[in-house]
Amino acid sequence: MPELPEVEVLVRHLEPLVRGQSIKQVLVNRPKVLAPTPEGLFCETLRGARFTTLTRRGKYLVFSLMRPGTKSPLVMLGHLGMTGRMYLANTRAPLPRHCPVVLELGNQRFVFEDTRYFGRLTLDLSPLEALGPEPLSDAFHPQYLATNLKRSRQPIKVKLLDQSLVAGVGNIYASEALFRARISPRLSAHMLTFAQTERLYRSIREVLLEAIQGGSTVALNFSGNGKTDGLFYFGSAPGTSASYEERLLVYDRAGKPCFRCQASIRRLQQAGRSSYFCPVCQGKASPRSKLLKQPRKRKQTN
DNA sequence: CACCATGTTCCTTG
DNA sequence: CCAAGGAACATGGT
Repeated sequence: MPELPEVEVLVRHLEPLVRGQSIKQVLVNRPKVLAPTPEGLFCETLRGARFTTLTRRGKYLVFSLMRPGTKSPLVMLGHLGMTGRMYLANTRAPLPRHCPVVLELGNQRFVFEDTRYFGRLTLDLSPLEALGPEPLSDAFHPQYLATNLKRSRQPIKVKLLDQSLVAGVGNIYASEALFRARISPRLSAHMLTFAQTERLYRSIREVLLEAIQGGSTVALNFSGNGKTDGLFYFGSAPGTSASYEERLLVYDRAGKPCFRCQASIRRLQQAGRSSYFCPVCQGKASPRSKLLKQPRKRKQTN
C-alpha cells in the first residue's frame, strides 16, 4: 500500500487515534528496522513519550512526540516499505507473524507489521532531506517539473520514481500518471515538450488526489470486523473490496484492453521494475506528429 | 524451481 | 564527479 495516497489515508486515520497516547513500553523484534538508530537508544528515547501530532512527507510518516518534563519535541520517522502496516490493536490480540516493532500504550498497542521488513521506524530523520517537493503543494508546478526534467536523460517513467524530483510517486502511480498524460514511459525526460510536461504535472496531481479521495487504492478496513481485535489495519476487507483494481487504468493490466482505445496493454522492464502502458495512446509520437503527418503543402512542381 | 511484488540504499560501471 | 543500472534487503504468492 505504500505510495503517497495510501500513506496519506493512513496518517489521517491514525493521527486522532495515537494523539495523546503515551508509550509505556517498547518491544523490538527486528532491530534492523530501526537503523541507523541503536535499539537501546530507540527504546530509552521513546519510553514514556507521548504522541502529539502525525503528519506525512512523501511516503514517510512523521510522528511527533513529547517527553514528560521536556519542551523539545521528539520525532520518529516511519516508512512502510513494500508490505508495511501500522495500526492500533487490542493488547489481547495475538501479534502478527512479522512484527518488527510494538509500542505498548496501555489498553492498546501500536503495531508495526511488515512481512518483508523493508519498512522503517527510526529516530534518524536524514531521509527527509533528500526529498523533492510535495506533489500536491504549490512548490510543485509545471515550471519546476520542466526545469528538472530537462536535466535528465532517464526514461520519464524511471525519473518519476526519483523521490528527489517529487516526493511520493511510486511504481503504480507513475504508470497511471503517464497513461493519463498520454506519454510513453520510454520517452527520455529531457525530450518532453512543455505541453507534455504540463499534462504530466496535472496527471500526477489528479491521480494522487483521486486515490486519496477514493479512500486509498488497496481496500481498507479501519473499523475492524468485530471478530478480530484490529481497530485499524490495511487489508482486504470483505465487502469493501473492488475499489482498488477498478481505479487503476493500466497498472498490472498487461494483455488487457486499454480503457481508452482497446489496444492491448503492454508491460516492460525499466530500471528493474515493471511499467505498464498503452502502445497506441502512449505511442512514441509526440503531439506534433499529428501535424507532421498531415499531408504537406506541395511545392509547385510544374 | 521460476518469476513476480506498492521501496530505498549501496556498489559498480561508464 | 555524475548519471544510470543492478544487486541487495526478506518474505510470500502464483
